[in-house]
Amino acid sequence: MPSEIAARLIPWYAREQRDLPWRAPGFGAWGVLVSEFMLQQTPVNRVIPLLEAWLERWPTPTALAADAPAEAVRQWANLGYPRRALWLHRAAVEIRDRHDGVVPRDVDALLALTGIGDYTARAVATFAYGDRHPVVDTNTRRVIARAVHGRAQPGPPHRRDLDDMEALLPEGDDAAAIVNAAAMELGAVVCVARTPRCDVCPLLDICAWVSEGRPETPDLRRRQAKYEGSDRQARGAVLRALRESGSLPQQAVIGDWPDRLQRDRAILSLLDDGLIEAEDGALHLPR
DNA sequence: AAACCGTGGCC
DNA sequence: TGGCCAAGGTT
Repeated sequence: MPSEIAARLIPWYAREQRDLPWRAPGFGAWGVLVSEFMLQQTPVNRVIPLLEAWLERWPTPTALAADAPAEAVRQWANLGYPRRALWLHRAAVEIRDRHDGVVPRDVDALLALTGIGDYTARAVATFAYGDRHPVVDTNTRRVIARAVHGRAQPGPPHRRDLDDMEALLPEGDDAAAIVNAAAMELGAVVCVARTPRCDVCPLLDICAWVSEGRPETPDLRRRQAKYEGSDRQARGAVLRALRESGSLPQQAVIGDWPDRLQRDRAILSLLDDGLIEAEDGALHLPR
């Protein structure tokens, strides 16, 4: 018995879905996988141009695995969270070595790849291969928090989020994939975080939050740390310098950074992550 | 399991 | 202006 929510989402999605590259028929599991890496905590509009350049350069996992990690980190450009570039390269090597160069379909096999967690594994299995799994991202969690639980905002991510989504899925694989995508889409364009567009929401008259008068609920989400002046900002500056220069003497890397200790901390943590390497007193991207 | 990890746009 | 937010994952 399909949920009422699914029954509303399916026709709405057929009508309103955005035309995004990874939704094109035949986009392929590798394309979907790369898109999901890039979309982790990064807005759609910033991903699209970089995704297309990436897939043009590396049309298969094996092609990426044949290049040095440095190339992946450089191609990642300013997408942010550059560890994702390194992890995507590692995943490509793992796919080549453990799966004959074919992106796995099995959720547990996907979860075993570097940089892939609960969301990305199920997104690939569902959207690239059409299998039936609950796919839960931040948009879906917000839609469920409001429409099902009557809360203004979701709590911190939890494993029971998967059960909440499972309860909304129709039986058939294809319909289940559509409902997963539709819940994400609704959260992305209608049931947005700050000012939800309830006037155009297909769930308006069955939404628990709306029916309870849109109560304010305690916001249990953790606040994001300030970026200005942070170690992350220093790491970003170091990496940008090395992306642009290839290799630099260690003292020359952001040599004018105001906080000397912070600069050294950034370099050490980047070395520790494998995002940079040291050789003969110079730093460079990982070969 | 709480903290950490980039970057840019928006109001 | 500055805090919020963005298709998360790892340790």
